[in-house]
Parts: sequence; C-alpha cells; structure tokens
Amino acid sequence: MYIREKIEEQIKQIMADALNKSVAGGAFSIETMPDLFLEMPREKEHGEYSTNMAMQLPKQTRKSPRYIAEALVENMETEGSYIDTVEIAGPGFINFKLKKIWQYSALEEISALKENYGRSTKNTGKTFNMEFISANPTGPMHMGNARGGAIGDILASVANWTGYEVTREFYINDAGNQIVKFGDSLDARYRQLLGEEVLFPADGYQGDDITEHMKDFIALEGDQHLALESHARKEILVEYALEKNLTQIKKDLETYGIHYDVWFSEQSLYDSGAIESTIELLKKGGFAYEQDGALWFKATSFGSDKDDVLIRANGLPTYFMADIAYHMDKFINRGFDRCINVWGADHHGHIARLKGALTAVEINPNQFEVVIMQLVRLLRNGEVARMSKRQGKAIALTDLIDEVGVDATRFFFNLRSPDSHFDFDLALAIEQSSDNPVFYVQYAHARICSIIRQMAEEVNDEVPMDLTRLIEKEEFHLLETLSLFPNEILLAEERLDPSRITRYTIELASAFHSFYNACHVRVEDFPLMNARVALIEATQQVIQNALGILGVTAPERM
RNA sequence: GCGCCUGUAGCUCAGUUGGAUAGAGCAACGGCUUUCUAAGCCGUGUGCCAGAGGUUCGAAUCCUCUCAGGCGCACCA
Repeated sequence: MYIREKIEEQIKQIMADALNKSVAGGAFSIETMPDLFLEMPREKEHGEYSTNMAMQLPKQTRKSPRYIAEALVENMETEGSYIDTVEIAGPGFINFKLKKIWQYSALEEISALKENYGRSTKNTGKTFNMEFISANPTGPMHMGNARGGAIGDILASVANWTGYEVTREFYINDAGNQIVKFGDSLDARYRQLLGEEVLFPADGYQGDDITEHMKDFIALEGDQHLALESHARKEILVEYALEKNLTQIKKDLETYGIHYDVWFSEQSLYDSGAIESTIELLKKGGFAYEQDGALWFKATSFGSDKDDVLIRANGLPTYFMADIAYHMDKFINRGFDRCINVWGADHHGHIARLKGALTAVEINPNQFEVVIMQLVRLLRNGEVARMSKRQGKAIALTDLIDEVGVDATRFFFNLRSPDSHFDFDLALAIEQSSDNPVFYVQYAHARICSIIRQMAEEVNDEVPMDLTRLIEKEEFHLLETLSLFPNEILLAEERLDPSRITRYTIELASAFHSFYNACHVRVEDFPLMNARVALIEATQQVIQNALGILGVTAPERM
C-alpha cells in the first residue's frame, strides 16, 4: 500500500471516529452515514486533503455546516497520525494539512520498489482481454490504426500495472464480405496484369498494394491460375495475399512497439462450429427469429430500437453474428473477467446490440466495455484529407513512423483522451521541434541521467543522507508529483483513459525542470547533496516507469 | 427524424465524477547562464465554461430544451 492510500485511510478512520464521538456526545444525530470522501484541493492553502462531510449533513441534522464541522473537528483525535493541522474553511470544508515527513516516505517507497513503483494489486488474480485495432487484413496498417494501437496497447499496460493478467488480442477479419471484395479486387488485378480486359469492381480495393501483390504472385506462379474457375482462383489469391498482409501487419505493429499475445481468426469461428452453436443457443433462448429469409436477433428486447440480422437471406452470417460467437469464446471458453475493445467512433452503434446479445447468452454485459475513440482527422496544409483504404490515399503507419518516429507517434496519439476529436497535423508532427512534448519529457530524463553519471564519483557514502533537508518548494512539488504516480495509474484504469499517463509524464518533467533550475544537486553540503541525488534518482525511476507504460524510450543522453 | 460523442483563453486541450479565486501547453511580450544538458526556468494577459431554463448550501460538471460540429442509424465491417 502506498503512502497516499495509507494517509487517506487514516484520515477516513479519524473522520469516522469523530463522527461517532460527535453523535455519542450529543452534538447532533444522524440517520445515514455521509460519504467519507476526501478530495485534493487545488489551492495549497487548503491543505493536502479536504472533506465536505459537514456539508452533507445539515439536512438530516438540522444544524449548520459550520456547527457540524466544529463539532467534528473538536472530536478529532489526530495524535500520532500524519495530520498536522485541521482547519474549517469556507462554507464548511474541513481541511487537513499533513506533516511534511509523509513526502519523504514517498521517496523511500520509490527507492525501495524501483521499477515496480506504481504497480498495485487492486486487480490481482483477474484476467483482462484487450482487443484493439482488429483492422481488416486487406491492406497495410494506416494512420487511422495508429491511435487505436497506442490507446489499446497502453491501456493494456495500465491494466497490467493494476494487477490484471492481460492478454493483448487482434481479431483478424479473415471471413465475410470484406474478404469477398478483397478476392474480387485481387482477381481483377491478376487478370488485368495478364492482359485480360476486366472491369475493376466499383467498391473494390484500389490501393497499389493489391496490384503489387499480384505482380509478385505472377512472378512466382505465372499465369497458371487463369484457367481455373473464378471462385477457386480467388481462394488461392486471397490465401496468398492474406498471408502476406498479416506478416506485414505483424511486422509493422512490432515496429510500432505492439506485441499481441493472440491473433484470433474470425474464420476459425466458422471452422470450429462456434458460429453454429451460438445460433442454436440464441434460437433456444428465443432470441432469434426468421423473417424475409434471414435470421434476426431480437435486439429490441434489450433496448435497441431495431432488430439486427444474424444470418443473411443468402445464408452468410453477418459480422455481428461472428462477433457474438467471438465474445462468447472470450468469456465462456477462455473465461476472461473483463474484455475491453477499442473501437472507432463510427462503430459506437454496435455497443448496445452486442451488449444485448451478451445478455441473451447470459454473460454480464458490464464485463464488456468499449473505449470509443473519436476518429483521427488528418490535416494536410490546413485542409482536411479523408483517409480511405479503398481510394488508396491512406498514409501508411510505416511512413508515419519513418517520418515522426515511434516515440513521438505513440506519445502524440495518447496525449488526448480517446473521447476528444483529434487533428493530426502532418506538418507539425513531422517537425521535430520543442512543440512536441515527447522531447520535453525525454529531455528531463536525459538531464537526470547526465547528473547521475557525474555524481557517481562524488556521492559520499560515509555521510548519511538526510531527506529532511529537502525543504524548497520546488522539492516539495516534485515529491508530491512523484507520490501521485500510483494514483494516476489507478485512475487511468478506472476511467479507461490511458492518456492520463502521458499528461502525467509532462507534469512530472515540468516539476523536475523547475526543481533543476531552482536547486543544485552538486553542493558542498553532503547530507543535502545525497538527499537531492536520491530525489533525482527517484524522478528518473518514475519517468522511466511511466514512459515504459507508454512504450516510449527513456534516453540516457540527448 | 432518432441515437452517441464533442463544444472551456487567439489555437490545442486539462479540469481529481458536484466544491472554495476555472487551469496547462502553444502563440505574444519581458527577464534568467562564471557552477550539474537553455530541447530548460521565471514573470506578464485573456474567459457570458456554446446558449436558455432547472435541481441545491454550491454547477464547466447533473436534468430538460435550443444552437453548432463530428459519427452512426444496411441482409457493410
């Protein structure tokens, strides 16, 4: 348990005791317990913690907030606790100021836990499935996948730091309509390249990669497949190109710093019979019915405004159908406690129906959550450019990484909360200026490493370090920021918002840079110097841990 | 028409799930280096929190409506 949690628990206990004593002493009477809620006031003068408990009670006690607060404070036993002073302020806040030693405890925790500082056991023993990107394997990864990749991968790390056993998973849409289109497109290019006059399908994939695949394929196998019946030929072409694409996708994502534990094939759901058994289950439960030759799911029974097709009149299951079977596999066959998906905003309409379907097959829909990210808008020369794989104008993920670098790409795509609409200004991202906050954070880290290198010979172990010598306001601010790291990870997990970690690194770097400009580490006074060395080592450690979660490197020199 | 997301400083965004005087970065201006990395630090402004009602001790935050932008509303995914 970290120092902040210890203190918070202690204060809550003291609050509860004071409440009981006040009631026992006849100051007022209550019917229901108020929330023992602590907040961290923005203003320094209001102390480290504050509670609005007294303001929750006037209604049931018929006393004024200030009267209640005074009674509570009078009955507070703070002896031997971290609390230094208790004050009543404003309309009835009770503010707690702490003894400064608590911040030195935070520093000691970091020195002791090192690369594990920030980890917690909140979710130990539970499993967490993180599915993200899951793009059609019909072409290379593009910039639109970069945001989902960063969010999903970092959220997975965050979950792991809170104790979850995490599985990163990519769902390969290697079945269904898109694959049919893919096959049609490949086939058309194949035949065109071999001199046949064929019309390219209007809704086909027009990207150069399709043509490239077929050039390579022809170089390997010639025109021997022209004679085949079209269906059989497409199957061969798809198998060839899919394999190529997947290999490339895996390679590109590894470059981007993403490693998946599971690559789950949609086709395997058909092969294993999972689709069929899911259909049977839905039918048996009375959640599926036939109409117009199709099989429908009664989504309206679960709050949707219309039902959805499970199996088309042509006999082919829909993507929705496969998705139900897929999530049953996650929850029932593999027993995940929690499954999180990252989806683009254009898919938000699917959440309700999939949750409905999960409810139908007796899975608690609250175990399934979707992080909706707003789509990336690409700005080129101030103009909005749409990204579309079909038009072949998408900027490839690899191109983006080549130009901007992995660190900046991941950092930038996780800088804002998934909810926020995001403009990716190509010119700005390519420009490696100080506008890019990743440099700011890395610079802080490199700066510390540089000092530590130079201090290595000078640290005097004979003289004990004295942490209580750290008294400058910049030192306290840095200590306080360091102590917030475990909190930030828990908040990022609770709110499924990994961007908090990125913003935290900026805050921490800022606190360090301020310290650096105000205080010298290399001073004559050895106890102070050793304490400051401990402080910057802790800072270095936390920056390293935080950047590690982000998948961004922490350079020792810049 | 219906649903979801968004609307906060000139720009990009935070805002601890309802708290006290609404904050950062960028941009603008002015300062800081005989000493550990100036890719840094310090200082100076700006707000009808889109708008109107409501809920209560208290609202950027919750509810209703209006306006603006994005995304959905397929036997596509």
